[in-house]
Amino acid sequence: MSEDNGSHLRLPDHRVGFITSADVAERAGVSRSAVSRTFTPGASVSPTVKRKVLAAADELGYRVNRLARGLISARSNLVGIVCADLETPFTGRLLSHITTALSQRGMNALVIEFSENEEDLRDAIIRILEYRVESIVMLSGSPSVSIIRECVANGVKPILVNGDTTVSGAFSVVSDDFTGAAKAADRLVAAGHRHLAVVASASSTPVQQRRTMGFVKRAETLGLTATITLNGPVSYESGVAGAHALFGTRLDQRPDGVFCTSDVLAAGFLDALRTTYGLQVPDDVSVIGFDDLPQAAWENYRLTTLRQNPVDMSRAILAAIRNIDGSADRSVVVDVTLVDRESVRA
Amino acid sequence: MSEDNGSHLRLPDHRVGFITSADVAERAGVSRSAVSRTFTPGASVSPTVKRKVLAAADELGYRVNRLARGLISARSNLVGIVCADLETPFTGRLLSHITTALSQRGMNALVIEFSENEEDLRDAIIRILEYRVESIVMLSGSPSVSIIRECVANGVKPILVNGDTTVSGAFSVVSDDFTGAAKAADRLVAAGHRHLAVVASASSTPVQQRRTMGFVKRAETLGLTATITLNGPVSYESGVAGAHALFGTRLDQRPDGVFCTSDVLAAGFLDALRTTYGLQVPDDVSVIGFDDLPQAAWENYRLTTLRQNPVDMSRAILAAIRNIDGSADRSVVVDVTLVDRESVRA
DNA sequence: CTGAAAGCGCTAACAG
DNA sequence: CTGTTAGCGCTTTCAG
Repeated sequence: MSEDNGSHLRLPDHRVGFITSADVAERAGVSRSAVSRTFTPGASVSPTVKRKVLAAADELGYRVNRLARGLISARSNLVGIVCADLETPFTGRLLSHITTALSQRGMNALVIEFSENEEDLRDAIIRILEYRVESIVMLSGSPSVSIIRECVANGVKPILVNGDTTVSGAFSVVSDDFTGAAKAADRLVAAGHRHLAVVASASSTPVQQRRTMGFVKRAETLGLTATITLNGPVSYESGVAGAHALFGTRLDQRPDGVFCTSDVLAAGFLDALRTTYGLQVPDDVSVIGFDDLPQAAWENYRLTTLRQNPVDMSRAILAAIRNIDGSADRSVVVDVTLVDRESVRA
Repeated sequence: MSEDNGSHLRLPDHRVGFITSADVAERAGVSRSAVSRTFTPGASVSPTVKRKVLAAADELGYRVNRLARGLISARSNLVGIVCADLETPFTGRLLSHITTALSQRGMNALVIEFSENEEDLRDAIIRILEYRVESIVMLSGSPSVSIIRECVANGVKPILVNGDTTVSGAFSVVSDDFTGAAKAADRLVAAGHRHLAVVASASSTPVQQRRTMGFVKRAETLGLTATITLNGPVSYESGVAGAHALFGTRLDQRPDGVFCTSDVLAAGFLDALRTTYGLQVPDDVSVIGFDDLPQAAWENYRLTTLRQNPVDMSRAILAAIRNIDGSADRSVVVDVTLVDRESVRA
């Protein structure tokens, strides 16, 4: 509140920088321990001392140094988050939810991005480890076993988000891609479609695989076969490519019910269908996406899609962080819900 | 490389956790200083000692504790990044570039999100300050003078990105919104449009204001008047609302050249134009957006827009971070380029 | 409830 | 080039 009006009561010698607990202690006429206790939730300090300390701290503009606190308590209150593709819509959203949730619990996110190759991931992890993070959340990439071991050796059990669920030594939080994709198949079949196809990315990430297989398997149990087309990264352009792959050739083999493993793919796919092939959605072809990105709700797409639930996911991630000492592997599968819009025939 | 095969040479008593430099020193048969020097770039160690230390460190899985290092050197190598809207496409992209650039310089990003109110921002800043960050980058929100003073008092000069350029006490990195918007006006007028309008968000952020005014002023100097419509937050829906505001009423007052202060706005605007009013772009109306989000390039929009350059921006931000001791305020304005697609009449 | 003292893991200043 | 000696700012026994 009060202005720091130059009356610095002896700043430590030549230093200009931060105010320390010693400064506050001196000003308040108490010991450093008293200051420490005042700022340690649940410590026992008399109201009188507390008040004096708080006043002095306020006047001086004192701020606990978390680095020092972390040094002694071995709790940095830092959580490392590594991801390869911050720009990816869903990753951004998830990160947003996680940082907010972390904040509410007094923790902070140390975010590192890496460029999707093993060596880079390793560097990122190591740097994060140097800050003695409480845990590491991997929002993308499939860390090798050696990297996971490295984390564990350093006392932090990694949390894999939408990663490979079969890896052991790590917590795992995933959306229920498999069931979600199956729902897509059901929906398409219920709408009367028999010529099924899936447009997926060629980057065979665990997510892509689960979604693709979830759809195909379900189609199989319904006695149907689904054509699969794999194109580039998860991008709009790959969706366009998927349309060409499926509709560019023999007219008699065209599918009428298509599942795209991501909304971005679906957007490209849909646009190409209209622009290049003059096809209407859902009149000529029904399309279902995955993720429920903001764009799925846009007028131009009105895409029926499977919604990943970032709120539940971040909740699960935070639960994993708190529970980090639980020695057993733990795997949380978060439900995915079908949101009906207008890209599937009624 | 080597497996940690249980031959721990005396781990500090009862502790199970991290390996310390003392452990390494003992194992390598040297002093702790030697270990420290080995891991300090540019320190003088003999190759022999270095090799021994490295070997021991590797066997033990030693990792420098940055918390402790930061404590003494007063350099945490941490940069705080606060933002309100990680989900916003451009913010995500910018964050991505910044974290990557930071990484390359051995620094790390402490990311905090806040919910756009003053009190929240303040809390975020304070938490970040507790980690003794080297500087604070504000990707959104317009911090009050008191908050900036708070930062400065704690020895970190904040870097405002796309914020209010008139605020003093902070570095400023902004896209050249004003000139960009003027370019939009020029482009529209060159295409023969005389009935100009701008669709902006009602959230009167500095960015929105600069873009709106840049367009209006330029129109004025060209002897034209531009209608302004302000609608909600920067969102797709607000773009739709903008279309209704402009085209829902008197037919004789409809603009034929519209500038949307963001691509998201433009997307909604454009879709509504087609869907609700049966208008063609650019045949009936020309539209220009801002930001050059990925969606602007999508088939369905092919939006002519002003590109914000995240690479140059992050470069400027990093320069500001390094130069943090330069006492004078500094303001960097990053160029914005018009990218021509097909939403403006030829 | 409070202060004194010890020490978290590291680096830096100082002799050798 | 190397080891010894002091702390960085904080928390935490341990006495009182």
